[in-house]
Amino acid sequence: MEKKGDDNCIVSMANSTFSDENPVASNFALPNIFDMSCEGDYKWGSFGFVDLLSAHNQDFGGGVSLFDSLPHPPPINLQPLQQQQQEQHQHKKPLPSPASTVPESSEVLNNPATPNSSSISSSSNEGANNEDQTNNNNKGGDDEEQDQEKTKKQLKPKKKNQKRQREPRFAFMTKSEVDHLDDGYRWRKYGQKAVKNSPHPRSYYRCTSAGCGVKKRVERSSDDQTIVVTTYEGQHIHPSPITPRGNIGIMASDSTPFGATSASSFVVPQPQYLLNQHHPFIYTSSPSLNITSTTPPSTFNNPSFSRFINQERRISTPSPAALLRDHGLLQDIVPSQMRNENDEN
DNA sequence: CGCTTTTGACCGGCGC
DNA sequence: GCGCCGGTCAAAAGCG
Repeated sequence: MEKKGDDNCIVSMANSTFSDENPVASNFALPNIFDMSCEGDYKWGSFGFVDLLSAHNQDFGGGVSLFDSLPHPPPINLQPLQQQQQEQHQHKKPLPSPASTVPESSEVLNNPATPNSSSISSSSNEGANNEDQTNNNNKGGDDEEQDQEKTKKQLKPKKKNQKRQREPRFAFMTKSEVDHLDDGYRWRKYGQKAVKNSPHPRSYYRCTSAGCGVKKRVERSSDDQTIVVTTYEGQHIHPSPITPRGNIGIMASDSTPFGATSASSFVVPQPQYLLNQHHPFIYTSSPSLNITSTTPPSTFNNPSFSRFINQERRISTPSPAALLRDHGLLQDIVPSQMRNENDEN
């Protein structure tokens, strides 16, 4: 089954040598990490990251999270983009024209959480919380049907003619023995599904904080069982219950409870506005961490993500080829075309 | 006892 | 319309 709309324009990872003395600078200077194309004929050529480095490196030395220093996406630009993506999504047919620069993709390309200015924040979180109640109230159950209803799972009827809105998502891969990584937030597992072509199930987690609809999916690569693909959806509306924001991030502190080793690589979806601006982000916080990020910078303001990275940065870097062979969630992240190209190489 | 995990069933989206 | 699949629900079980 062809994956619908989760494709994204990423992914390659940098395996580079780093300098312990100046990890940030050395890592941000990585050239030519991306060399791939996306659906919609959007080409990613070779990028130099010196500009990025010069723009943000200044902030990395003061105990501030790397991600805190990143620019925020211009929301005004997101609106038309998201509408465009929505329209394409609703038409279901991918645009055949190569002239389109908008990949069919996109949830991962980060549909903003707020399609309309009137539906902002957690209240619009795809009904994971409040909407459940209202929908249940709208059920209007007949008594005679209630017995049958009870035999079934009383699931919420989703509003028809209302496309489910996805939160912006970002994913990254880590090499870890631990499936569910402690990122500073409390998560409750609400589901687990077998992944096609993979012996490893996919787990679904939800943030336990009231009103916070952030979700997280965790699965392992089918080919490399040591690789964990973690996908976050949404943004927390509260600070990390474990670590206050500002003292976390990917600075050199080494408080992770996990005894991982070596480096870790993260592959994060590329938002369209970044694609259009030809500003891919490659974040590397330490000599051992490569973050190949294509996610909106706002994502990296997420303490959860920062903490996660801080925690995982000692994990060894898997080969890009191995990562790209994944058949599970990776399909959400990497366009099939891209995967094929990668396999051929 | 309260919270979390497990797990089978269900729903909606999508391709054919 | 049908079937597959991803995502979610919620009761039951597990755990501290």
